[in-house]
Amino acid sequence: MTCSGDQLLEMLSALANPHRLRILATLSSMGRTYVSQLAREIGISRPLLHLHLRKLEEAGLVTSRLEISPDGKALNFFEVAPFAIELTPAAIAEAAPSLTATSRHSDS
Amino acid sequence: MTCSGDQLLEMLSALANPHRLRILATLSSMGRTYVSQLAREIGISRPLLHLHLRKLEEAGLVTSRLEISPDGKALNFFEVAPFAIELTPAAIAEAAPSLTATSRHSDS
DNA sequence: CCCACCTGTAAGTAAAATCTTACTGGTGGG
DNA sequence: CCCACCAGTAAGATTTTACTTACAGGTGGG
Repeated sequence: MTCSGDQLLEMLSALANPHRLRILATLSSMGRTYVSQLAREIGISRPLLHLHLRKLEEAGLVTSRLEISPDGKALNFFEVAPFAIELTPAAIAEAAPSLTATSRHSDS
Repeated sequence: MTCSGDQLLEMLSALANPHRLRILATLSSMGRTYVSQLAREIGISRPLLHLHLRKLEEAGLVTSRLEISPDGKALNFFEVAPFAIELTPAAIAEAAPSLTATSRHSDS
């Protein structure tokens, strides 16, 4: 799996957080779940979980789908995306050149 | 390569930064170099590079060795460690349970 | 109508990461 | 002695990230 430097960086940033690692681990073990249930399972507040899920989804590591349960409740189900990132010096050397500047002062 | 959740998190945190990715890429391409030379190559200040190198070394992604050049200067050479991290949902599910709390209020 | 679920988001604060500037100290050579 | 290299570190400003609290709105059912 070869991806752009920026995309790699976005995934790494999404993964570099204990809560988000736990979220992925839980989703990987339990399979699909909806937000409130996942918040209870992990033991963090819903707004906080929502924040982390958004970051994970933007990085393409999880996917969501809104579904209507039999009793009419709108549930937002999340599941892990089947990613596989190989992190080696060579892979990083290949991806790094395509990193955009992203500096806020100057890049002369 | 199986490692503890905390160790994985430390590596991911070290990798989740454009400068540090570039540092690893440069070291991987050029081979061993000393700090000042690397700073010139990448185009960042020495103190800043020193900061990033410290983080990379703490995570075990680079190694350093102080050497004396023929003309008597003390040069601190860095090189990439031969790491290989496989990032998949399953690998994360395996590592996550060994994450330490790291919460500052309560985890009841 | 109110309660129990579900969803999302905005505002404000607390904490951590990042970066610059400035300082300290070593060596060799003009 | 001063200049050109090399090294490291510490203080302070800025930016990002993380988190809490509070709000707004949907459904079904007692």
